[in-house]
Amino acid sequence: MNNKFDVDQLIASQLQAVGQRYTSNRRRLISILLRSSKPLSINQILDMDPELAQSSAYRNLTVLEEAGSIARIVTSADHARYELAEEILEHHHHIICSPCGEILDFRLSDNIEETLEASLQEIADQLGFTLDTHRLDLIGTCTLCKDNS
Amino acid sequence: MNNKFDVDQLIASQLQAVGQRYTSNRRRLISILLRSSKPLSINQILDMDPELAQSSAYRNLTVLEEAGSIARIVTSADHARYELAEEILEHHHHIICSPCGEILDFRLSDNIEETLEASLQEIADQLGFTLDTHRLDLIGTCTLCKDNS
DNA sequence: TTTCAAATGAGAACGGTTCTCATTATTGCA
DNA sequence: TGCAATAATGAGAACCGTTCTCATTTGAAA
Repeated sequence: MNNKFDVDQLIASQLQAVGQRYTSNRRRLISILLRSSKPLSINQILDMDPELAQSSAYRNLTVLEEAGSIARIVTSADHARYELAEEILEHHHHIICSPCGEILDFRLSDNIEETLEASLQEIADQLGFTLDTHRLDLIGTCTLCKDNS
Repeated sequence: MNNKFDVDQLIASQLQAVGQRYTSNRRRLISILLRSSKPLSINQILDMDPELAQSSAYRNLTVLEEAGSIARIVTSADHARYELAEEILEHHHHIICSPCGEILDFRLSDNIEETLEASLQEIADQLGFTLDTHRLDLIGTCTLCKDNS
């Protein structure tokens, strides 16, 4: 899932599956997220494309999230952040700078990830949960914020 | 850290360290969290002690969080949830029911937790982050919500 | 007691997000 | 093509969880 054409195909079908169109505003949002290497806040998204209306951006991000094309990341920071879904980006985790809210992606080595997932599945079974996914966040301070403090 | 007296001692000193008093309202909040086996939303807290004023509860939860006595858990659910800090409850993780927002605590086996932490520390070092903590959440559906759907 | 800073609580204000609704685009169909 | 019919859009209002304000109360220290 690494070229724009494949991604567009996938998202078109994901939207169609929930009865939604792949409109130009939605393409613009996806294009912005595709160009970013990290999750973006609504303000970062609007800054990257000032033609986008805030209300429509929010609505379309919600539609894209419901279609399973993007993921919303909620932290204790002011704004939520958005990125392409794991189906597109592959499974990964987040490292969050608590002073500035910046989020970077990272991946665990395959064998640690697998060991962890087996253990998590077992725990979910014991608690009677049906598991959708898991998320692993590192919380800390990035270089930039460290220097400015 | 399993009897109320020790917990009160610790919290008193945590509050003192940030120049705050361990007042009766703050004791009531701690008492509620101590009695709960899972993180509570503000409404659940107010229901458990109707004498508490909402605004004071919010303010005191913030003070207790700043003192390091409790943790605020933000999810995509409407309300944040609160629980005693890891210094009191010991390090653990959360399993979250996305339909109803309910959160339960769980622990990983020591060796998986240790392997994971070593790996995470390495990743943080590579990205230039100073690590405060990590959090691991399982997202799924609890038995109750499964039955009602 | 007296003093004085800190805590309290009712309600107002804040702000990120969602909703409303009149307008504009798009699709399906003849 | 042209014409409904339906969906998407965007500006601004509304929503609602949380934070702030400020007059009052509490509690610690002496």
